[in-house]
Amino acid sequence: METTFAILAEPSRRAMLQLLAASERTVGEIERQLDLPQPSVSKHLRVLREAGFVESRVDAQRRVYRLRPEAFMELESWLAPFRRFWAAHADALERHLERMERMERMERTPAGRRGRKSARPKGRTR
Amino acid sequence: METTFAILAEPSRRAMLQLLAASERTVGEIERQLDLPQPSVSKHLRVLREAGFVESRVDAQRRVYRLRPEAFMELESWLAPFRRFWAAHADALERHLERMERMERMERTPAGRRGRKSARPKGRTR
DNA sequence: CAGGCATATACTCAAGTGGGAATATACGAG
DNA sequence: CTCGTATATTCCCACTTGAGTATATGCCTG
Repeated sequence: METTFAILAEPSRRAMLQLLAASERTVGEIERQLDLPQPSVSKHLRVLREAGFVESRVDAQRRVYRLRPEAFMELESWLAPFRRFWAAHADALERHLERMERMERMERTPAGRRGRKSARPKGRTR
Repeated sequence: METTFAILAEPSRRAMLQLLAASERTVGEIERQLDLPQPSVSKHLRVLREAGFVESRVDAQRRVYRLRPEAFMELESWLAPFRRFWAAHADALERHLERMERMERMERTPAGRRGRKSARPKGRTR
């Protein structure tokens, strides 16, 4: 596992993050609240920790885990370009620019293509 | 594969979405621009399509793929609760509320625990 | 110092999944 | 009808990863 998204692909891990979003928690608390085997919790926490989503503080024999907002920034910034999308969805200007971009791309398109245009009903098809 | 996050865990799929964020594209265009084998492109597009991230329109033998903003909403809404976090990070009130929440939780905590109290400035992680 | 709790790690195993190659299907052109 | 192009699908394999079980480590209490 590596990327931010791969890490969040795990349902248990997402659940843990949501728990921690409310407040910091010890491993045992997470274990009970999510009803997961303790080794699982530790393992997932390790992944989250190494990815920078959480950090842990030692309190005697317990480890108190807490959220680290920074890691979420990556998600946020990845999502940003798409946000422009559902905002200006029915925007005519958008459509126009998009069309321009597409035509421009077709200009420098590879070899023997081009000429797919219109005029569908020519001879008999099927 | 199932969940939104699992789908975005794939680098190629994210790349494809970013391409489509700029404008709609045919399979062949994606294939060339990302330099991926055609079967891979089709397979990933299928996953994205079935998950509602994209939709396809038929243009003769080509399929033109286009983004579908709705699917991103889920991401957006999952991320929302955490946004409150990096916004009010150094906020004292937050800290206070958090502490209260934690103490309250300790009240109704299971059996033989309790009695971890004072300042124990121990180690950190990371 | 012994015993117990809280957490982490090691190991094995089965399942999901991406990649590659080959092939199938759909359509348009001559 | 036949060929070439565009895309989808199938099959197989290697690899990653989460679950489960057992065990190790650290720290507190009596």
